[in-house]
Amino acid sequence: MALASKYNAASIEKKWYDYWMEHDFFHSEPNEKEPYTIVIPPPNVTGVLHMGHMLNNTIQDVLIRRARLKGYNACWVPGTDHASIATEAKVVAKLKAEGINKNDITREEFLKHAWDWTDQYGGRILEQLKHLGASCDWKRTKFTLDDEMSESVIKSFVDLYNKGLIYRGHRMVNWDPEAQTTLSDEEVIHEERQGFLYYLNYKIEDSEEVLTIATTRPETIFGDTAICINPKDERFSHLKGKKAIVPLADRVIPIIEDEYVDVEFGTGCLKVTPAHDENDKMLGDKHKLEVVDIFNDDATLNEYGLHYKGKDRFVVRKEITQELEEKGYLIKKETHLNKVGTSERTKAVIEPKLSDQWFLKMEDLVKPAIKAVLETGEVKLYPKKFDNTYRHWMENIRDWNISRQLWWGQQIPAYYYGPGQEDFVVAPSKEEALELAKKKSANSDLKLENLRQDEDALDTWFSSWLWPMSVFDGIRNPENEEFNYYYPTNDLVTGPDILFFWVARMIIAGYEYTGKKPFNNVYLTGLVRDAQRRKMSKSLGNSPDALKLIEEYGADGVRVGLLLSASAGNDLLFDEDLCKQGKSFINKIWNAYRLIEGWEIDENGSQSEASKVGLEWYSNRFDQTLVEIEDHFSKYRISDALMATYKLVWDDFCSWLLEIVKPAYGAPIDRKTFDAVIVAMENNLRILHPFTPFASEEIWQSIKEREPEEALIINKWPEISKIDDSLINEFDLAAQIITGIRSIRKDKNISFKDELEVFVKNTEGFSNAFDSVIKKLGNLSKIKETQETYEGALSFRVKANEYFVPLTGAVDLDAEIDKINEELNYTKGFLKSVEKKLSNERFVRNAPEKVVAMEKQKMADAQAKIETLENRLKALS
RNA sequence: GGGCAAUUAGCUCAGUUGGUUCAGAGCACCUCGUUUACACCGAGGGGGUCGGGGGUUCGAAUCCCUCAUUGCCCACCA
Repeated sequence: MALASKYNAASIEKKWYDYWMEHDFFHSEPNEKEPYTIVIPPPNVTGVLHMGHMLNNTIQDVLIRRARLKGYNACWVPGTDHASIATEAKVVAKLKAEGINKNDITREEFLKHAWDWTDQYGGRILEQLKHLGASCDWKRTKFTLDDEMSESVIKSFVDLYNKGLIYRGHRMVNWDPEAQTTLSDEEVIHEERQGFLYYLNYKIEDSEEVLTIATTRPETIFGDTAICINPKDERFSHLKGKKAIVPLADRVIPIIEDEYVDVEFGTGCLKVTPAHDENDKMLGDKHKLEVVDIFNDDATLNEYGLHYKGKDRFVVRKEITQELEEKGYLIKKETHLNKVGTSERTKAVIEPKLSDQWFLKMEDLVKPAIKAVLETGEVKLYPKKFDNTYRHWMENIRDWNISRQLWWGQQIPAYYYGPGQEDFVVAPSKEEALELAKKKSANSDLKLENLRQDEDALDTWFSSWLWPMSVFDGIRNPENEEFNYYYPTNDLVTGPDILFFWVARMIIAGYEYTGKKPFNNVYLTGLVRDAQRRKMSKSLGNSPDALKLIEEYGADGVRVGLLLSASAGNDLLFDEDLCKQGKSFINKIWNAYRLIEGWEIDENGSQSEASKVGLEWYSNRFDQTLVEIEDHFSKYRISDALMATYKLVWDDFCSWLLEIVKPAYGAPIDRKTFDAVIVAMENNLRILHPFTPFASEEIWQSIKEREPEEALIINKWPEISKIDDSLINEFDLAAQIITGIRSIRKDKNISFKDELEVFVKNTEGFSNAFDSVIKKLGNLSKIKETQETYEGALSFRVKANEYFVPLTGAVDLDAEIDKINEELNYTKGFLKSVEKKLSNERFVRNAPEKVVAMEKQKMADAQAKIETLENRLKALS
């Protein structure tokens, strides 16, 4: 049955994915082989596959499939992340649409909704990964809120608390008024916004004088508890010790002095609002100022805001500006570029807020993680440029606020037994907490119902930073066999946007818990952007539907397309044309196979010389490319590895080898050649498989019936044997000769069907192992060595040899002379530069011998070529 | 405000310690081709003074300085 000339991806992909699953090829158990482990960066449980995931997971799949072929016990652990704030926000929005307000329901009710949502959408993204061909060990799928995963998180919290690394603190934190929770510093994105600088007059108590102050946030005057001036600023020295009156509020506040104030900025004096600005808080602490919090949790004003009570901060800003102006307090307003902190998730403007939160001390924890990446190189980042970013972050790290005022996540295992600040204990369970509480309070009558668990949940990253350990149960059971076998993992593939959120913290956690790194190498991919370099986003509508792409171009096609342009560390400018290229490549491979498959075999046929040397050449060329590919992989240059494979298969295999061995139309192929071509093809498939798993398996299985244990996915990566460079070099010369002949054919419009004869005028003795190949691909009746000079012939030169194609009447003498003159001029110029170099004493003295020898060789070659050209010119004129 | 990186063909990028024609690849482009694996193809071809300027060197895309542009990260100046 003839094979279709176009490769039909959809049916083939499903067939082989099912086959691989059925035979459990993705599953790994500890055995005597060396492990190769990757843990997936767990996508948000309710997320959908986007281009970033596609890229990321394609790379992981390439690495894991290659490791499998190389004989490692390959294990790729998949899973999803509960993504506390992101998911909770979605559930809140969904409930709101149904008319349910989160504040009106209990924690339990809310969690029920969240789990329903998770059950409905969770795992959807993992299903989508299967379409991409991801060979994850699905039996190991984990979710960060699975019971055992949560137990690990709680255990780690308790351990860190007992070590004194977790503490409860009253601090200025980042408050997201939209999600109504605190955020870690990393979750705050600073943005430049065009705002205003408002100049406000504050009256001085018992005086007619006013003091003008510049502020960007006039609504916060209700929280002012001081005015601060610089003690060195003589303009204000007469105000020392006096008091000012807050406009509208009519509160009297002190004028304090601190060198913190920049004399140059604004008016040189500052209003101090300790409750709503970190610097002001610092001043407040120093000068023992009162702290007046004027906001509710949703960033509306509270009773301190007087008649603005209940109104949103931005509404108030507008309205109060008007009122202040009307009442003569506002004297000037100028535009001002502001840096505003916004919530990574909700985009809401962050409100600095004083509150009680849980913190993790980072100072000592980061030390081994800094050393591992920057000093010992135990953990390597690819590309290396991220070392600097990593260093900067690690060295300036502040304590990590790990508590969130959310419900979706692990609840903090702290239990309060009394009203005091310190009346709590931390324990893995309420029962254990009770025992501790009895001791701590010296009250043996305490009962379970007297304990109240902390309401807050943990930051989602506080569970994901354990991921490489917790997926193998290494937190609860550090001695377990699987953990010790698979951990540390090998490679981590993720985006640079979560270098701090996740990667750095995993390294920290790894050393803290096991004294070992979590992984050897971190490959940071670029961001996927559109062809105009814009970030892919839903709102721009420039993010293609991943599954539709797979449908249209095939999973293999999309994988190839993505990888071809994903050079390490650079952003990927995604264009559907890339997938087209990928699809064409699959089709090319498919058709190469179709050609081979269609040949009739002559068992007794003898092998032609051209086939023999062609196959020999390809085998060397293959190994040579394989060396390159290995090198690329070792440096995580995946797209280069793919490009090398692409060119090997398309150019060397299809364009050269297959054309060399191809029998005349209708003629059979000899058995020996056929078998060798199949071997070559199978080797191609082996190295293609990580990139194009489906098509390669399909062809592999079509070549002959295979037992399950012979499937390509678990076959062997080819070994490299000794490479004969001279053979490859000689082939290159042959290829140039063939190109020369083809050029003449094209110039003179000579059909490929017409045989030509070629004469070689040798200057250094001519013979080429690939003569038979030249004859076949040039369609020559003969190549003959001669000393004769053919005036009426077209010619070209390869190295010092001159090739003539005699063509009666076809030669345009003038054109031929022009061409030769041009070549001659170029070569003479080249010779001149080489001679100049060689006549420079300092060059000859200083340059390495090897370089000088090469220059001399160049000179000799150029001289010989000039001689050939000049003789040719003489003969023609 | 601080730091890091980049700038090479129309586009996206290679170019590893300065030295083999090192100025490259893929795509795009141009010309020709219904040769029976593939037009998702084949063959042939054009295209860049390596961002500007200065310097070091026998020799610079590669090292140094400077300017320009772009991107990223970090940051409490109201």
